[in-house]
Amino acid sequence: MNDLPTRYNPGETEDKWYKFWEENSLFSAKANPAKKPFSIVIPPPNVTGILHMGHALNNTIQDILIRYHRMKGEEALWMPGTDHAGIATQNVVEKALAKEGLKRQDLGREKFIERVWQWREDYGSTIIRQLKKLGASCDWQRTRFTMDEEYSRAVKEAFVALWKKGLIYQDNKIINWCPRCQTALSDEEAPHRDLQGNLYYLKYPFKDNPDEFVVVATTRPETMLGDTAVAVNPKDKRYKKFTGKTLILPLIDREIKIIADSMVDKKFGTGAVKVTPAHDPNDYLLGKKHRLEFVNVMYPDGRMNENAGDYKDMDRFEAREVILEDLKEKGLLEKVEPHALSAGHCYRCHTVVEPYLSRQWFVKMKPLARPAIEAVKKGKIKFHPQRWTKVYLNWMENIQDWCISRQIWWGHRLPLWYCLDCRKEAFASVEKPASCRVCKSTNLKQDEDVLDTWFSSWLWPFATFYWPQESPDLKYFYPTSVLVTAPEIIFFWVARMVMAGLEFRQDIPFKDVYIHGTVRDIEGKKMSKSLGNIIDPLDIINEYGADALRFSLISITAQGQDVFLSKERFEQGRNFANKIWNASRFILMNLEPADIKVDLCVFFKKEDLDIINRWILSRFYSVLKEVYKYLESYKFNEAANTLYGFFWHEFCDWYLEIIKPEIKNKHHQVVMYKILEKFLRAIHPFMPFISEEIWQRLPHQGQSIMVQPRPHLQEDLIDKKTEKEAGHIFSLISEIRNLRGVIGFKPEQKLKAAIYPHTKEIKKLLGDNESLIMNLARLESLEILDSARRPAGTLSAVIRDIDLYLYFTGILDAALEQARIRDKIGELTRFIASKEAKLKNADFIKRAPREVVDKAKEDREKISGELKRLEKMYDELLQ
RNA sequence: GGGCGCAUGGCUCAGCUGGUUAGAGCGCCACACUCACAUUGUGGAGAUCGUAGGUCCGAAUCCUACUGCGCCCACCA
Repeated sequence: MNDLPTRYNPGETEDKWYKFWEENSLFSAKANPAKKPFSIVIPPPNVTGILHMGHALNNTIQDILIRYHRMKGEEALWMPGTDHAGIATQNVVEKALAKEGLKRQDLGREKFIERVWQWREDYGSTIIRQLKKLGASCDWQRTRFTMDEEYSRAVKEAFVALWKKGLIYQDNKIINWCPRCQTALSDEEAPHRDLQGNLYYLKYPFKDNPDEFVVVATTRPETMLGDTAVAVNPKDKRYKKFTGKTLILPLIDREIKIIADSMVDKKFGTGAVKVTPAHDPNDYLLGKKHRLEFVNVMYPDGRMNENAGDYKDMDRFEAREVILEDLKEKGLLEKVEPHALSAGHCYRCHTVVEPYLSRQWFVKMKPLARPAIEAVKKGKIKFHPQRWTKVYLNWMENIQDWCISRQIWWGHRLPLWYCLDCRKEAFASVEKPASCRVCKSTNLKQDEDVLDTWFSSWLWPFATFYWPQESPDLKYFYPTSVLVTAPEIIFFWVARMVMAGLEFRQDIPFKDVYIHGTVRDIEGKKMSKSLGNIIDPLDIINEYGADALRFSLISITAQGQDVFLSKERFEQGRNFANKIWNASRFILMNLEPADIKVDLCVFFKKEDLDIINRWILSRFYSVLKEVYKYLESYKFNEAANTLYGFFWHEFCDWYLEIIKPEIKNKHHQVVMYKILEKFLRAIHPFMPFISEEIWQRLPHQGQSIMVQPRPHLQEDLIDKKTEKEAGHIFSLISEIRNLRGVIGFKPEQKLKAAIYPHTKEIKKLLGDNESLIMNLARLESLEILDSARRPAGTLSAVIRDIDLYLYFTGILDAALEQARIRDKIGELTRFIASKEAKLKNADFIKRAPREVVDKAKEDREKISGELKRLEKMYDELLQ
């Protein structure tokens, strides 16, 4: 036992135990009707992903839940996998190609896809390896990938099912277009970010009077090349007379009409707005309504096209500058004002997206949203914290149709087929059809586009169980128990999974949704590579250990609040692991294995134990009760901190210190062993590695701590009276230590003390525990007085029902001692006064609950007693 | 424009359905390495709980307004 180093070394133990768990298939779960299922599907990280703090937090929470429920005796399945992440992965591979001087077009679609698979082969399991470092107890044999063959099948089935219901349609409308990724995006994929831009006032001359102008204001002057009207509000007196007149669009010399529409805000800009139906969602609506021409002036890559006249081939932002120059030269730029605006940005490459007129495929969402709203409103699905319910419902109730086609190569191709002979409409089919349904031609072609990645992710909770097959696992583990994720993907994923589950499985995908906070740096900024404020979880694991990382993260993650991190925060977890290590080391060094009956659950009659053993058992089970309560209500930080406080400050600081001199006592032996062993099981979900390492060194039964039952809650051992009595003893010891400091006594100098207990019970309690007190307070002698009189040459204090005197052997600074007691008197006086004031208030007596009034009275009596004794001490001091 | 979150000791935060002598970790001060741990121990200092009102016998805790910070949503050209 002495071979244990004085410092816990996580590096050595973590890999060893992870391998052990994996090799013994301890993570695997099977449909088992005898047990209650508990299942979580992992939010599949991108195959391109590398573990960041957000993952670390997200997966630690899931692992705690899984390990806890596994120990609770449920069949706990954590379903792992990765997401093919269409755009993100394609970008990564394209970047790699670029280093070879190649574009994806150089390879062609097939070869490019091969390259992506190759890339995935080489790097795709990075994040899985990292999750293992973290201790994640996923059932890895089940690992799924959203591009697996069976999974692709599920995606196609889902698509065809929606198609058959008429929920999928094609339309030519304004969508979010990323000119860099060159694909359409859904609204969710193009979040708005604030920009500081300008409002440019452009002068458009009248056709019949080129010296007169209508001035329009715009933030995107380059789109003027696509203007096909100018709109004003019909109630706007300034423009009434111009409605119907023709203007000449500068630079392009197109004739455009002034139209009237109530959509126009009279107060904004000049009240006249340029209308670009192909480049702005509002203008698109106006264009439809007023039958305007749709002029697209950009290529898909964001350069200006042949409709842009002389500006052809210029990048959109370059064209903006040149156009402004040209207008200025012609005297058609009236003014420029700074203007804050917001614009959509591609969530993958952060390029400003272009509202772009294009033909895309959409899913009608209203019919899918209806049951998804119901399920949450009826409480079948609950959000934790609750406030996210509103966010979810608000989005669902205002849902827009979902643009699902992407113009990239990596992903699930739309299972849509076109006949190249008769050229009738597309039709959907899971397999390639043998022939055209209309003309029987076999000359068929599949749609070139791929589906939005989220169109496959939304099937995750059941497609991972091989849906549409009705597998036994699907029946057993679906609906899953809880989904753990971050707020930013409620819309992307959570909401859509609910819709998919209800649509395709007629059942909710999960019962609880736990939304945790965002991990930020110490200044509150989101961690990101570009800001350079990343704390790499793997660095922390290497330096402090996975348990330290996990514990530190959890202990500061209050329900759903954002987490502010600096590297120092992880010292807490490291120190705690070290504390557990050393306490265990101490116990192992002193344990008499002969005294330990591992299988004995009830090991003593409570009445046979002394107060200290009864106390620590009571505390342990009180704490355990709370911890279970917190875990069941997703208060992981509370659970972790409760265990921390108990182990460090009660078990180590008090219990182990107290039993140290008599450590070979059989009761102590058994109690300290039992508590350590049970504590390890309780902390295991939080700190899986160190708990296993120590547990294996302790006398134990079973293969691994991770498959042991959680400690049984022995409520009969919770004993508040004992806790209170022990509290008296500890307060007395603390006060003696305090006074020792006051008189500047060195710890090695032994003190003489005298006490006068005011009740028989206390007298007995103190008498019974004399040696304990003398030991911890480092006393030479402890005299129990039979009258409440200050012995000569002493300092004094009142601790509840005890008067305490410390013999002082130097020159006592009387003034100091008087001041100390006077301060204390002041404190008690204020306390009594506040209770007094309450009790004098007739309304308080009348309206407050009985217990509260009684408590106030009791407190007043108790503290008044203490005050009187203190005052007497003070008087005696003066004599 | 709408919605949400947060303001508690020097720092980072707990404090659940209102009744606590307002807690923790880090930091700080003093003392202590013969005794499992200096990634330690003991003791201590330090908070009128953002501001102003209100409800209530009673508010850090509920309500309203305001201020500051952060986030989300939105077709403000």
